[in-house]
Amino acid sequence: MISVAIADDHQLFADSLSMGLNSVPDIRVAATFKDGAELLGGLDDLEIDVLVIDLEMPNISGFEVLNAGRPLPPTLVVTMHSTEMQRRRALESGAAGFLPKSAPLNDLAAAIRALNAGEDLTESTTLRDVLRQHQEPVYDSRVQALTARERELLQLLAEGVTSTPDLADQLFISEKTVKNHLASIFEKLEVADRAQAAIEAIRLGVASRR
Amino acid sequence: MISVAIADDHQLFADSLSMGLNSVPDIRVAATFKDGAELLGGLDDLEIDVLVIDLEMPNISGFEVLNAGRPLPPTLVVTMHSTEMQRRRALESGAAGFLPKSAPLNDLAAAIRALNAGEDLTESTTLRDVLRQHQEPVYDSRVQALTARERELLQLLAEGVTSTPDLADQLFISEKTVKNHLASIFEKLEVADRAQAAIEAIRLGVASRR
DNA sequence: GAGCAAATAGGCCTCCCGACCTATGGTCTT
DNA sequence: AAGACCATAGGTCGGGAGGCCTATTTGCTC
Repeated sequence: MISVAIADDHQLFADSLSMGLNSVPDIRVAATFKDGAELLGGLDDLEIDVLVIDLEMPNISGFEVLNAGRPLPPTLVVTMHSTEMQRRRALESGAAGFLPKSAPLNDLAAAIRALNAGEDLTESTTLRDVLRQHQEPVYDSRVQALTARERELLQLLAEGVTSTPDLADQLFISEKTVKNHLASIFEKLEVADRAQAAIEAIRLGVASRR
Repeated sequence: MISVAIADDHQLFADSLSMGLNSVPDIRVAATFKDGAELLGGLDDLEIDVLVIDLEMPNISGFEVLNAGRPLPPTLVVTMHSTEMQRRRALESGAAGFLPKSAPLNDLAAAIRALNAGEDLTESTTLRDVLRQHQEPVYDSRVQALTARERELLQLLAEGVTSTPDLADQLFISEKTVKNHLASIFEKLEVADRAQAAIEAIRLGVASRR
């Protein structure tokens, strides 16, 4: 789970981005700040893996945060006015990456994963490649333990197919096999019954996202 | 359920806002567009209750959308550069409301609810009052039918307390009463068992949002 | 080709879940 | 005072859920 902090003076953007990123299985937004001052004040109390900041902010701007001489987590600059000059200035100030607000959410998630993994996003030539390599969410270890078939079953379960006969029908297997898979899922997810399994599946992002 | 469409050229914002609003129980984002042309092209195929648009967009701007002479759903203008002049121009062009991007997400949700209810958001003097009146999400009718006690139980259920004895313990009632409440919940939510009830509770936003 | 994990299937058994009904005290509204 | 709704509690009962074991086939890895 990657812990992220966001600083942006447009609260609608910060709130939404927080919600958006929280709906990504392996990313959690720990805090949002509405200017650089708040950010520098509140950062010490949190364990932040990756920082996402806007450049244009009142009080203390993104540039000033980067140049404050403080040790910061890998910092991704996300900005509206995406010019080459701003990009260069941000990277020179110590930003680990630079994305325009016109980028899709998936790219932001990928960039956060890349920074968390210690990758370098300052080279615009390799940016697209690096992002592509981090498209896939890194699931919780308990989810990783699940087999493909178990995941299929769990997905159906989380969609509301809860009875053994129905699951058997939709997976074209016997009820016995359904129960076997379920037992295995319960053990791996450390839950007691199918209701808890469904809840965990949703929480961990195994269920399909529409 | 209020159906919303978003138009904003900053995809990160549009994607995030979409996620953010979808996590509000009574609002669903049906589509996002990245400029006015896309919006005008795709709007006819959808039943949109409220439109959320940015003013600054390539191709066809927010102003041009409003002035296109088309019948539009109640339209909320959300903008970065919130000046009085822009506000006046937007409202004169037919916008039903105007919010800066520095507003919190709750206010946007409230504004959408207000517009959907036919309220007028053009008067800045009464804006705050109207928003306050629409703070609370309008739950699905099935959720409205639930009693307070049933909701308590459902909340516990959605948090993973699935066994009858555990539920009885935490609610300080007998197992019999738990089963009675559950039966009533099943009927009102039109589900068959506690797994489906938990899933619906999460989907409908009954479970606490942390 | 030996070994291992996964997907499939079955048996058996206990206990809990969900369905259906009755009942009582409390709090409203009419 | 009557009626309606809610929270509470109990009984019964059949079927399904979950625990525990065994077993076969397939496919991958060493």
